[in-house]
Amino acid sequence: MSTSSPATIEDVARIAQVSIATVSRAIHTPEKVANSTRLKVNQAIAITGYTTNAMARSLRLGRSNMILVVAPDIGDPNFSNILVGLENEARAHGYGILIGHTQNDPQRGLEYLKFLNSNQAAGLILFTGILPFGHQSMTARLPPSVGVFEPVYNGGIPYVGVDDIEGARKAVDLLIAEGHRKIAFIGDSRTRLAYSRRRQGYDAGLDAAGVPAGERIILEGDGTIESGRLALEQLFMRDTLPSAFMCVNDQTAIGVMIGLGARGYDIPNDFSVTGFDDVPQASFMTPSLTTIRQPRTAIGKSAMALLFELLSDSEPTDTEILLRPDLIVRNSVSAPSRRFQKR
Amino acid sequence: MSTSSPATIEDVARIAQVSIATVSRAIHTPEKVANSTRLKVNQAIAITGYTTNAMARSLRLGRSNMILVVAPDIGDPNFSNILVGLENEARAHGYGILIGHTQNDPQRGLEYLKFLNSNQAAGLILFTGILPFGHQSMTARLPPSVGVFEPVYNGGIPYVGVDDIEGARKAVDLLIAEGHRKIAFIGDSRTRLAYSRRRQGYDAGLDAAGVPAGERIILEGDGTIESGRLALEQLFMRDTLPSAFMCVNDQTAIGVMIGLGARGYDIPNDFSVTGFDDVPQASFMTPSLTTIRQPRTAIGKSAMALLFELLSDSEPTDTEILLRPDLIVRNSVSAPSRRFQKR
DNA sequence: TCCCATGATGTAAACCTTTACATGGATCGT
DNA sequence: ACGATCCATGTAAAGGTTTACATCATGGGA
Repeated sequence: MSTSSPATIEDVARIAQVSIATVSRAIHTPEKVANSTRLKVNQAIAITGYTTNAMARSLRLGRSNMILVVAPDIGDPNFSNILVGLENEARAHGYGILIGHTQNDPQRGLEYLKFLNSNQAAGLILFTGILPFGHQSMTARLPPSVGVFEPVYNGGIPYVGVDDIEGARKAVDLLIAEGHRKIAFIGDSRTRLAYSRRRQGYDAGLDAAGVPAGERIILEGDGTIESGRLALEQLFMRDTLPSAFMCVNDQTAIGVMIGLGARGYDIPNDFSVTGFDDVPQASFMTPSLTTIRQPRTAIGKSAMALLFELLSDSEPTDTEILLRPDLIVRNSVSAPSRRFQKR
Repeated sequence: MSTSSPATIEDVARIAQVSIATVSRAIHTPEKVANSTRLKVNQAIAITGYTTNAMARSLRLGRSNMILVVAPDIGDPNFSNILVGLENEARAHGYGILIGHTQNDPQRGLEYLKFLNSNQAAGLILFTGILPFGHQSMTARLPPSVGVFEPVYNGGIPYVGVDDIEGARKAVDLLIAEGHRKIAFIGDSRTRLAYSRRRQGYDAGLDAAGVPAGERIILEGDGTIESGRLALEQLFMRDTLPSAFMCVNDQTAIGVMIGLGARGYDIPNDFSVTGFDDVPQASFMTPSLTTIRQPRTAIGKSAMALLFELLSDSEPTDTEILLRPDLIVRNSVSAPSRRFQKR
């Protein structure tokens, strides 16, 4: 029971008085073994406390039971909950997950590519829009892979995320419904493909509301708090201010809120603000931030499930799975201030 | 280069015109192989793009190059940054990290115990005060293990964290310096050992300031936002209110702040509040929360470094490594209100 | 000049599993 | 009653690596 080294299949075979082949079959293909034998084997397993040595198994099978999850930044507040979904689903399939952290350093990415090349992982989950393997990204032969949270540029890799267009549409529709027409979009068309889609949702909403393109205010940021504040400063230097700020993500929105607060404005009475993502901070801002929630755990679960579909070789059903985003109404949105209403 | 299956050590040997043993030596013990040979081998490696198959290596060596990190809740805001430190340090040693998520479910813990028993992980990092392996925890033979973030009850497992006593002392000293004497401690003596230590720091600080034990106000919570609010309500039902709330962690402090806000009080003018941990929300509260920072990335790095010391069999130098906590002064603390000063 | 120590390399076993193939007994149909 | 078929099980090879041991050449000391 508590011997010095873990029991092997041979120990089980000896006790059950069968061959190791039979033990292996009793475990993995029980229907191929007689009932009485299976019973003996199971008892022997219980006695020895046998667990199959995953390394030997992987070596023999030529594939491991690990899924590599690569993210540029593990510390990203969006990451941890997706990880929960990924882990749960993986474990349900008997797989473990391995964490890779590239910090956008191609050198580090390359090390994970080696990992993959030596068959250490059966599949790959990518938390980044660009393959993180530097110049080898083009030629790299990858195991079955799924992008999560944002589409992967390099093509051919299925993706699970939120419907960004619909989410943005929900935000803009709320603002329209409150009576806003001059809605600034503080976006980021460069770093993430998902962000361009949010812009599309914004445009679609204003199209539907009949706000001509000429009246739209578009600013470029890079999705950080600082860039939100900067974009705000730019706006104040122009003559036309919007009544509402629709931000490409919560970080940007937080920057805008900080900037407005510093200038002495009141949210939502002077200006309305919306974000996107529903990061944990969003509910702790003053006022709390109205935003679009990413169903993070569900995204992770769904992405991992898709990966297992790919692994089992059944044709992938969908190349893109978009989950429904939820509008989370809090306190950063109200009707436009009088200044705008009398216009 | 881009052949159908990954190159093996045999491919390298053939090209370098040496035996596979020599290749293995050239890689792992280069000093045992002639310079000229080493050169040939390295060239062959470059040509084939060989990466050593970690599964075969692990099988042969009887130990893997993976470290299992088990946490009850991966989503914990404290977790992700520690993970960054853990991952960086592990990778520097050529190890990968594997994530285990127990959700306090012994059944799940048991599955990870199997993992360990089948030698799938060379070491274990525990993010929880109790071994998560259910009733088998007592007898489980574990690989070298290190507790992180909070001490592991079951003993014998070294621990890396912050100096909770010193951290709490810094918070209480700040409050004393501001002129507070009636300082309530909202604690949690049950769920985490670390929390009891914070209580010790509180007592030590008040001892030093000459505040008699009889004047101290101690409440029990469980470290959640809700429990902070509840504790506050209890206090308001008594006749003596403190001038400051020292909370065992940020979550509790946030609960207290919300409760005080709901009752119409102003922080810090009416009451001062301190937290512990410096979770991301702390800086976004209104007012921002004065707290004690856990150097999370450093803790992770240090814990993993200690684990490698254990792995390399050199006697563990320290059974407990305590990092220095930093006082982060923000806006939730000021001198006591006049009500208390005129006492 | 011969022997031995030394250093470099090769041979082969071992790590633990899975599975193609072989074996042997039982069952069934004729 | 005999051959064919099927089912349960065993035998052995293979997967890629590391390393103890064997081998062989080289050079130095006597």
